[in-house]
Formats: sequence, C-alpha cells, structure tokens
Amino acid sequence: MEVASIGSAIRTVYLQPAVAPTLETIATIERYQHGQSIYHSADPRQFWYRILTGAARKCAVTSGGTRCVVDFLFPQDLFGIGSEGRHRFAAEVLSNDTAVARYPRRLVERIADSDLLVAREIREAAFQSLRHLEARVTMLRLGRASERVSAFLLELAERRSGEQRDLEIAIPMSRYDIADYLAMTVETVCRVLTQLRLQGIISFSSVRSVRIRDWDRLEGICGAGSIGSTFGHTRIALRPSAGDR
Amino acid sequence: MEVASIGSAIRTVYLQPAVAPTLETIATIERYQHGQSIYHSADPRQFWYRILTGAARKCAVTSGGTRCVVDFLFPQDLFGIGSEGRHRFAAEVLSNDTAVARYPRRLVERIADSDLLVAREIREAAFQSLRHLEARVTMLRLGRASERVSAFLLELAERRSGEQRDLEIAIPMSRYDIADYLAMTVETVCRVLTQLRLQGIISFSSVRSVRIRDWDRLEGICGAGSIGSTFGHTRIALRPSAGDR
DNA sequence: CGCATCATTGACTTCCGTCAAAGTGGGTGG
DNA sequence: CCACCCACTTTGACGGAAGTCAATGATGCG
Repeated sequence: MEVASIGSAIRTVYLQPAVAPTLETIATIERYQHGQSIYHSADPRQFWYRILTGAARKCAVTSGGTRCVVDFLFPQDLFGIGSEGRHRFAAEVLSNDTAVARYPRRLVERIADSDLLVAREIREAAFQSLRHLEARVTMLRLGRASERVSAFLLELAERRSGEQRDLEIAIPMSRYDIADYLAMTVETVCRVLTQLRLQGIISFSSVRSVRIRDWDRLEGICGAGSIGSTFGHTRIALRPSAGDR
Repeated sequence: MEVASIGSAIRTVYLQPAVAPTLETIATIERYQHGQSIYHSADPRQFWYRILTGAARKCAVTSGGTRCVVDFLFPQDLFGIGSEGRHRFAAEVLSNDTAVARYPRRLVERIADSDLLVAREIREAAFQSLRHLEARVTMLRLGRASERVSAFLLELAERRSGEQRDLEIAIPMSRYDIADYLAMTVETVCRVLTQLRLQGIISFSSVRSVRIRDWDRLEGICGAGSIGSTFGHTRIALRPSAGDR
C-alpha cells in the first residue's frame, strides 16, 4: 500500500489557474488596510473574492469570544465561494494595501450555468480548495507544537516564495494569528520560534520577517512526529493490508 | 459583528442532492466488507465514489506508519472527487455490507463538460465538501479532549439520525478510528467516553452503540471550550471591530 | 513622547500521552 | 457447542509537553 506522506501533503500548490476571462470582466477591485473586514460571518454571500495583493485571514469567532483562524489567504487565493446562503466565517485583512477582486455571486453562477469553460474553472478551483483544506486537516492533526509550527513555516515559505529558497519571508500575520491558526497559545508559538532560532534552523531580521536556514532539519521536525512518537497509534505495519481484497 | 458559533458550524447538513440522473446511469455499484480498501493512497483517480450504505474512513498514513483519519464517510457522501492525478488518501470500509457507487472520472468530466446541469450538481457537491472540511478544521481546533469527543458525538448523531433525538446511534468505527479522527489517543477517547457516561450525558447499550441522554450538556461541553478556557486567545470582545471599515 | 498592541520569557499547573495490565466479545476451529 | 484467540476496550499510574498567569521588552502610531 502506498502511503500519503503528511509532509508532502502539506506543501500544496496554491497557484490557481486564473478564472476565465469572462469572469474577470465582472470583477471589481477593492482595496483594504490592515484590520478591515472584507466580509463578516453570516453576511449574505453576495460576492466571491480573490486576493490580488497582500494577505488576509478567514476566521470564526466562538460563542465565548475566542477566535479561530480557519485559513490564511494569499494572492491568487479564491475565497468566500459557495452557493446561496451566508458566509460562515469572516475575512479580515492582514497587510496594508491588500487588493481584492470581487465577483458578484449571482452573476458568477449565471455565467457558470451557461458557460461550460467557466463552470470547469470554478470546479477546478473548488477542488483546489478541497486539497488545501485536507492538507490543513492533516497539519492540525500533528501532535506537538514544534511540528505544527514547522509545518506552518514550510507552508508559508511555499505560498510566499514558491521554490525560491534562501529568501527572507515576510510574515504578514501576528503571533496571535499564527497561534489561532495552529490551535495553540501565543506563548507556545514564541517559545517554539525561539527554539528554532537558537538551533540555527531559522533566523529573523525582524519579528515579522523570517529566513529558513536549514530546510532539511525543519522538514525533519514536522515529519518527525509521524515517525512514531505522538498520534495515530494504529501502525499499518502491524496490520498490513489486513482485510484488503 | 455576527459570529459563527463553532457548535453550529460542526453540525453541517450532509444530505446531498443526488447527482443528476445522467451521472447515475454511468455508476456501477460495488460491495465491500469490513477492512477492505475502496482505493489506496496514490492510486490513479479512476473513479469518483459515493457511499450508498454502510460507512468508511478516508485516511492517510505518515512516514512513520501512524494513521490519520481525515474523514468518515456515510451514506450519500461523495468522495474521491477531484481532477486528473492520484488519490491523496486511502478509503477503507468500516462496516460489512457497505455499498459504494463508482463513477468513472473521465466519463464524469466529459459529461460535466457538456452538461451544465451536471456541472452544477458537481459544483454544489464540491461546495458541500468544502463546508464540511471547514467544520472539520474548527472541530480539530477545539482544545480539550472532552470538547472534541463531544463534538464528534454530536456530529455522528447528526449524520446518522439527523433531527431524530432519543435514538440509539450505532458507532461503526473503532475507538482507534475515533482517536485518529480527533487527533488524540485511544486511551483518552475511552476516558472521556467513560466520564460522559458516568455523568449520565450518554449511555451505551453496547460499546458500539451510544445514546445521547442530555443534549444540552453535551453541546455545553463542546461549546464550553469556546467560553474561554483554552485556545483562541484573542477575545474579539476586547477589540470590538477594531479596524472595521 | 506616551500609549497600545504585539512579542518574549519565566514559573507553575494541568491535561493528556505513554506504558502497563486487565477485561470484553466475536469469530473460528476443533 | 465450547474453548481459544485475537482484536478491541477499559482502567490505572506516571511524566512531560503545553496551557495559564504574570511580568518585562519591543515596536509602531498618534
């Protein structure tokens, strides 16, 4: 049985094919500053959106007022997609000068219902999002704080600079955002980052700008959890294709 | 700002509109027994699938041989969808007499590329999966073991019997499966279930059959984490719409 | 310059993972 | 039919990773 390495599952490709020209023609571009909301949770789903420049976060707020960052949004990311109804999360801007394309939902759907090519583009975009969210699930499952932070850094690196290594990566989100994204506390995020820095695996030119010095060791850490310490107790090695047909 | 309660986000509607008749005509039905694989990770994506009866799990295996249950699959759930390429996870059957409809992918895509109605159905199905995975992310984020287990029980109840309360719910998966689904150990799953049983919140007629006695308290537990103890430290109450436009 | 937000570090506590062991139950073969 | 076996389930004891509380630095904005 071949296996899906979690390490590789996390590094999804985020570049999406541009929505068909017909869609771009109905887009309006909106600009936001840090802290502004693109839409709120429970807002009627009037638009679909795509980040053009900058970054944002998609988040929910629990009854107790605590926050959950469901996803970070970077250029080319399509979000808020779905059919009739209301947005289930809020989208809030992280960096200044964030430009967002807005596609009126009704119009998008009308076009999708009459243009097979557009329909296909949207379908592919949805599949892309599915892949990404599945990777997110496998990432959140990682047991130790250091694994999740490492996975986050690798994901950030890939989404920000692609194959370009040796680059300084700007971190548009706060430590709080990272904590709420990784399901841990700010303090733990800081502690892990400090550890990684002291070990020479990463370095900071400023708090919001990181550079990965040792990719192998970083990947080692986020893959290490898989190697047996924490979760997922059923070793397939012990039950090799037990009941496979 | 209206908020998306995590509690309600979890209870997604899982009933999907049947794929258009044209799709059903190309389906073949396959039957499986407990433990068999519907497909393996990295298998070429030859089919899309839908559970008709029974249950299955979608899982990945890490490099270390530990397992990660990405999702449970119940009747009407469409899975393995996506475009060209390979499956990223494996699908394995949980209960005997599980019937699965298989839709040849190439054929599905050809139909989708020529039939706007089918294209729409598939799009809606993808959106459905997106909603479900987003709920999964917010669930995995829950800090404490008891919250995740409670959320799981509520999700199970909803997927199995819908609005019907006071029903005995069959649990098709093992405690190991639940643990690998919730990112915790079997022991912890057992302990939490025992606690809930001792508190009279749930009861078991057998290990694989549960009944929820006190819905309010169960929902209270999985919502309680939100009320402040664990994660998600940024209280929006403290920063009310700080930079909202 | 002063305030607010964010980031970092330390001390303490608790939850849950680990290890170990015993109990349960269904299926199979004698 | 019964007994054995195996996989699954449950419980207990212990330790460590990470959450909580608290306090001090940094950074940027008005």
